[in-house]
Amino acid sequence: MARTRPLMLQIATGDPRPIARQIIDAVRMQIAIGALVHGDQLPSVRGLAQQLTINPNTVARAYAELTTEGWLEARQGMGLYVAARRQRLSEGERERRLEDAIGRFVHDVVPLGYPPEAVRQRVDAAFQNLTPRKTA
Amino acid sequence: MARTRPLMLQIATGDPRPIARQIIDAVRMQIAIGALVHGDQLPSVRGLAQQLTINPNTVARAYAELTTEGWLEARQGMGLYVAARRQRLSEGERERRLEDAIGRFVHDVVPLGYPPEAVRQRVDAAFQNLTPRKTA
Amino acid sequence: MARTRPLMLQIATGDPRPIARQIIDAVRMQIAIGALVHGDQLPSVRGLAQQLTINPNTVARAYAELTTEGWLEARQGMGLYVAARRQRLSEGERERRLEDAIGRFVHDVVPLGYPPEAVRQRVDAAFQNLTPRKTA
Amino acid sequence: MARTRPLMLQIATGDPRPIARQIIDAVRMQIAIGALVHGDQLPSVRGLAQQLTINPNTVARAYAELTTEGWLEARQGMGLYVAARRQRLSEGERERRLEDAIGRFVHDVVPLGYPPEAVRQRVDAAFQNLTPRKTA
DNA sequence: GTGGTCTAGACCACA
DNA sequence: GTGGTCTAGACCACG
Repeated sequence: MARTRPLMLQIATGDPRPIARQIIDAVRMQIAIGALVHGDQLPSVRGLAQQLTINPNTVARAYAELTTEGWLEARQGMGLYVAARRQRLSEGERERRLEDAIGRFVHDVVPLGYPPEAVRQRVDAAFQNLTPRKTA
Repeated sequence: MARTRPLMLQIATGDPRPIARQIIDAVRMQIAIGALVHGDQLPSVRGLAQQLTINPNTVARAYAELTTEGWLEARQGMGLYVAARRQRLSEGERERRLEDAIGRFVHDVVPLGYPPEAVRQRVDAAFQNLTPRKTA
Repeated sequence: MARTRPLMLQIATGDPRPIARQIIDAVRMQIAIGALVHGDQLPSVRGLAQQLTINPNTVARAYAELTTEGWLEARQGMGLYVAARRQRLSEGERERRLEDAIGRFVHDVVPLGYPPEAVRQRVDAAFQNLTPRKTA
Repeated sequence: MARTRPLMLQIATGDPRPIARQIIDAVRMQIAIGALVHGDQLPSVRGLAQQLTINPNTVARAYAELTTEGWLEARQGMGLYVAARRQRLSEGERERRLEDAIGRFVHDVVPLGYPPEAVRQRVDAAFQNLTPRKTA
């Protein structure tokens, strides 16, 4: 079940998000959709940095945030591993974040003038695309 | 149809977005949902700045961006008015922004662990809530 | 209610905790006991760094973690402020952390051979010392 | 009274503490609560390492620290044994460690927002649970 | 002035 | 080899 994988992720230079944020989002997403599961080992800080040709510090910062958020856990001298799945946020906080995300989305999309139905279909498609496996 | 309105918008101190961005978003949204229509006059830079107790520079920058984007138009010496509805973005740009928004939304929402169906319902509700007039 | 304060905190060189962690703990504690409340402004990154004669990056990292954890919020170009109090962690996570802390404490203290009653008194005293105000 | 025991301890992969530290803590705790008493023999370095599937060096380091701290004593060619109970730390050192532990505990617990009374009860319960024999 | 991010290079503890 | 931390110095966006 636990394994080591190359963690396919790519950093887009055109992406306005900071590099560390892109890494965080990518890892979080991989875990959320079940592509990374409890016990999987992540690429080493130095390894991933070299692969992405970025500074190791940047990777370390991303990993640190993922660790404090509880997605990853460090085993001394042995690397970083995906932590056990658990509900970390309170129901209120979770709800608040969903509200935020929806608000931001509506903000971004409404001025584009697409009919709501079209938007809905696109969102549905996006969700289905990223769950080849069961979200577990 | 054309009128002057106080432009109800409020700046949230807790909001992480820059103030100028908040103004831009708010105005764009008001126009998108039909709360502001072609010919409506906007509050003056100084007036809005005073009302929100922020720097006039910030308001000016927001108005400038809205003008370049084609949402507003200046009538020399008479202030700023909502511009005529027209295709403000190229089809490619519009499509790209929709893609971006959906990508960001999925990124934000998936790690929260809500079932996709629940998310869809919430999005639908959000869209319906803000369209007293037809969004089209 | 909201105010700016010098934020009295001192970094102990003998302390085994990393400097950034000491800052995080101190701020979190100040907020927890009500010495810092919603809306209070924190010392600037550069200011605090100079006051403590440490690198601004270190302060920035501490502040960044406090922000992602939801204790602080940034207002663009205006500094960092204490965020509104809210329950961020799920009940399960909160309970888990309490368990952890107690386990660690017992681990540390039992081998010292103090009678439990003495330990209890010292803990009580420690709690009372840091709540001159109501914990709200 | 003296006997050889398998020393039931388990290394938790998720535990952020270094493995050696986990061993040290566990042994110290076993002695503190009287599960290991003066004269008991400890598992051999190689034996424990094999049982836990960890590096023998790690076990050796843990045993070395326990020996310097006075918890264990080596009998040449016969292995390691629990040392006689005696005051292993100076009074000042003992007091300092208690202070540290309490400080760390308060730091960890206060931001969780539990009422002090609840914390006290939980601490009391934790102490009682691990003292089948008198701790004194 | 404010915070946010990244690079570069160093040192530490751990296995 | 692994991650963790700090310093130093640079550039950006924002107000």
